[in-house]
Amino acid sequence: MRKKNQEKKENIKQAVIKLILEAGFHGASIAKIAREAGVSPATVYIYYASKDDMLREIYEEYADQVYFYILGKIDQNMSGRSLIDTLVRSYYRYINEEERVFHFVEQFSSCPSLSANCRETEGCFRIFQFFDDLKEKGILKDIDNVIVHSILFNTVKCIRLRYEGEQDKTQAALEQLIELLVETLLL
Amino acid sequence: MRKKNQEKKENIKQAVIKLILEAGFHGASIAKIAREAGVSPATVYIYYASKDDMLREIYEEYADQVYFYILGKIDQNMSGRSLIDTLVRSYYRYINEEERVFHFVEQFSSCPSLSANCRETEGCFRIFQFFDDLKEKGILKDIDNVIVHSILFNTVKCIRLRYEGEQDKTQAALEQLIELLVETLLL
Amino acid sequence: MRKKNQEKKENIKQAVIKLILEAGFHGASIAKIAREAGVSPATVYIYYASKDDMLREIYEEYADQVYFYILGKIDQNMSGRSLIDTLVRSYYRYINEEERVFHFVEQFSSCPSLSANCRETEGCFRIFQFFDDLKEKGILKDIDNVIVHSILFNTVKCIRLRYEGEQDKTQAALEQLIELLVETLLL
Amino acid sequence: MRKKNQEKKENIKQAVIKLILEAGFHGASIAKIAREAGVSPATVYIYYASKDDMLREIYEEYADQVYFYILGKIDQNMSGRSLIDTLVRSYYRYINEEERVFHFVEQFSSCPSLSANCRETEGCFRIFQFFDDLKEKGILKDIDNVIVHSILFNTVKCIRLRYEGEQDKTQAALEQLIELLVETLLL
DNA sequence: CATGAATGAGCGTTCATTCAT
DNA sequence: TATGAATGAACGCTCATTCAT
Repeated sequence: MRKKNQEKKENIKQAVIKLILEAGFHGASIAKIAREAGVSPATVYIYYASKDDMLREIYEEYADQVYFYILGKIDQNMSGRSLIDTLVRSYYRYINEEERVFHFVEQFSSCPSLSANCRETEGCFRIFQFFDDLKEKGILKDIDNVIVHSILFNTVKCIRLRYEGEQDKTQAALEQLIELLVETLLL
Repeated sequence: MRKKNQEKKENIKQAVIKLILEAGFHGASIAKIAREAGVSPATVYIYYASKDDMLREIYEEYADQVYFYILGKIDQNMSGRSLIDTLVRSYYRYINEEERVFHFVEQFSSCPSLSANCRETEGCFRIFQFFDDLKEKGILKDIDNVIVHSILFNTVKCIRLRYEGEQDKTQAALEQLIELLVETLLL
Repeated sequence: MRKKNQEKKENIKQAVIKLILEAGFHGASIAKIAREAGVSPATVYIYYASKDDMLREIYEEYADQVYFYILGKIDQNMSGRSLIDTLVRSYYRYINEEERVFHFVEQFSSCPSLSANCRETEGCFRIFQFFDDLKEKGILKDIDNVIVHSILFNTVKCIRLRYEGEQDKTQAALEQLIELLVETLLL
Repeated sequence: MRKKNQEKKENIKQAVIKLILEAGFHGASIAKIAREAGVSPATVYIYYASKDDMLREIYEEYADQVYFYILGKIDQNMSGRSLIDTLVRSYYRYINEEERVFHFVEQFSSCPSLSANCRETEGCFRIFQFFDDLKEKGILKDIDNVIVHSILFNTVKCIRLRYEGEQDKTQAALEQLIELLVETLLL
């Protein structure tokens, strides 16, 4: 017998992410995904039970990634300002480096009929824990994690989307944002 | 007959919004939309050139709505604090009152392959103008509008989605948010 | 709007019967049926809700036909012998004249997973009533209708299938059968 | 190892029969058969050249079985009445005992596109020979074997199918049938 | 011998759209 | 204007079969 070829599965994942980025969920049919991945449509069903399962599994795999990426950049001894700076800039860097994955996750999570059945992500839990630690250490003000999270990351996301390609504007906005967050969030 | 026509078109719009809320874009086929709206599939093509056109047109009509709603609640003589309070609470109220429209717009705008071809919305332009006015009047700090917008509204949206149904938590978070924004945004 | 074209529906029915006769249920796919009927696959679904529905509906339409055909040949004043002769020979004639329909019905009814959901046929009810009448009139012995039915018709069917094409053998067997049934069934 | 092979082949056969009984030919794909039999799809092709071959081979193996079963119940010294009684009742018993096999054979043989290529069964030949013997011995009337066969067995089959589960009706019908056949078939 | 992976072709069905009235 | 009929293309998925081990 042949071993399951994990390269094939990876090709399928990348094909899904690429096609959804280019043409939305609507443009990512099994046939197109298979063609892009260089496999037969039937092969997709060796690795995933259904298209929904496939999308969910891929989503759950990547939904966390950004948070682990960010937390990996954090150093225990960082000052408050450094922390804010790192959180903001590494989030921004992640969007740039993993653009396709980022957009896939965004689209997926904004579609209730898709993400409804997905388990709450581990990564989000971790970042909230991280916020709680900072509060205990007297670095972060006692603000609802949902607010902290949105102010930190959604804002970066908006800047990145609005000023796409405009390096100067983006950098200026990020710097202003960091300054603002330092004053707002830190004790 | 002018009346009847517009009634049919309105039925189609509402059908689109309802179906997309219930089942996502995937669940909103022309046939289903027509059935829901009580018209023939062919009738849809009297009012819209294609499905893409239809979605775009409906999106562009509603994408603005939230901003006009909010701006309608603003009074010229409000203090800075009142302004923040009103902006936050009326945005929250809009989500509740126009849940279906809100979700439709959200889903649509998070899908690049759909919203890419849509014109920049009038409403967003107006709210940015409004921010500029406040800055001129010395009420608002000189912060990038993209940041102001995101901090004000995305945060409310996140609170609303996270604490869905939990009235107490939602209200507490909104109050904390207002307090935080007053300090952060106002001069 | 266009009127539903009953000719198309008839073409579909005939295509189903033809294909199933030639290649069994296995060989009668929607695509082949549509091609044979000169319509688009999608058109089939205008006339039938699903393939199962289609087969069932066509079956229910034709399952009765043989009985109405036979009963149409019966005359009230016939003697017992004439009745047997007519029943046997008209059943045989029906198989020959409506060979395709006959085989379709046979195949369908012998497949439990298909015919399980079909309503008991009107035609079979009528023929049983006819047997009851003959018993009341003192023409037919008091034998279970299921037995009468099987002895009369299944036997003809077996003769026809076994001696296919062999006219002499078939006719001889039918005559012998009639003689035998006259003695066995009549008072 | 000879033993193991045959065990696998037997598992496959039983799986085919089970699945066809439960869901018809349509529900018996190679994948499902293999799963049910506890082997790999590829293994099926070690024992059979193709799916059609497999079905035909299994059919040919079991098509005879009922006749050998019946003939095994016959005793040389039986009276005419005993013979009829035994033939009818053992056919009925076979249907009950080997329900799955019986239905498989029934379905298969009623589908011309499947059974067309099957060789005439040995078992049927034997039973016809048996009838011929009885005629020579002056027990059975000189009636066409096709007629004898149908009257004897198809009738039992119809009774069994019609009165499924209704023990009293079934037994009464069988007794009436035996009485009728004694008069009709015996000299 | 036996396997699970792999496949192109085909399945039943629905799609967005157009046709004829 | 408005319709239900009609369609070719595409959908997600399963098929019988073969491949590589």
